[in-house]
Amino acid sequence: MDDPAPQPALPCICARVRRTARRVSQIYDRHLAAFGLTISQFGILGQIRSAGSPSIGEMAGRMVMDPTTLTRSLRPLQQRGYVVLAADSQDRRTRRLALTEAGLAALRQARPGWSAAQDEVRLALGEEASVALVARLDDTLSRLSPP
Amino acid sequence: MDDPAPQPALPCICARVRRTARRVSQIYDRHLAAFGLTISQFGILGQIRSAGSPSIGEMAGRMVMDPTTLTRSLRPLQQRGYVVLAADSQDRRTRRLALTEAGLAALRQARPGWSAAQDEVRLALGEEASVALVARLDDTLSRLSPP
DNA sequence: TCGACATGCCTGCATATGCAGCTAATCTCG
DNA sequence: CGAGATTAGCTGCATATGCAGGCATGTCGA
Repeated sequence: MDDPAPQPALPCICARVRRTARRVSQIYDRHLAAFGLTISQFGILGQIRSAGSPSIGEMAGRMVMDPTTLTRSLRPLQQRGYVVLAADSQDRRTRRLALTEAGLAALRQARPGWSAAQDEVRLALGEEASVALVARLDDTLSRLSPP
Repeated sequence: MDDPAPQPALPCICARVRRTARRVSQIYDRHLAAFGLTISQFGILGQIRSAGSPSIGEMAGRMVMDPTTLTRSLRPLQQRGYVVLAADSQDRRTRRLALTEAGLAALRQARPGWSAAQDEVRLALGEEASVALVARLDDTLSRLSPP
């Protein structure tokens, strides 16, 4: 509709990002479904591995998500024995995450699914646009860092 | 970790898009909370208005979301009396959406919240980057259109 | 030492997301 | 007209998302 803002009209940035996230997530989820993981779960497992033994808060910060969201997302992964939480010996408030052998195996087995999804998107976008998209998103995120 | 793919390493596109969507959504939700709407709800109301009396399926297509997601997202808006669904007179399978007066009023009242969020993001990114981001996302979405 | 504040995580609540599978309505074609 | 295919939407299930508020732990100054 009308746009009384002082600047020229610009469509809702949030709607664009969310729509794109939905579409892209659907592609990854479809490829990962055969391995029993969502892209969210695959990402969590990968982050735990690459981060060592992060706390809930550290992980949430890395993944730009609310700690409560991460807490709940971990539940199905714990139930399947992919992830364990243990209180930190120095600070008993902190709970540190760790991958189990089963979690590491699930991550490795699902990697072809992730690759297939990533390739599908890269093929559809083209290499140049793929790189440009990632760069643009990284730049956006860094400029929207928490105040 | 290692990247055995034939192409050069590229981080997970999906993770980037999702993180950005979370961060951006948080900003919009924070500004809209005072008006009792989420950015999702604000977007739905806006789409209904600009689309006339769309069906569930048409709306879902526009918003790049699953029809079932839209069905459930409409529930709280119906309960508050912002939206009504009525069977199409031509095809009784189809249910058409319409804004009520209350829904239109809520949308209008919440617009300053949306503008504040949009301005916050535009200011943080800068005009050039904002326009480039939207263009990049639009391009991405169009290339990932359903097969 | 102990009270005030800060920190890390959790639960309760509400909404968001989509797949599988279902029902109802419509369409197609013999 | 009637059987089968198609279409539109819904419910059950499971996960994803984050805010408010609470509990336990830790820190620091009086």
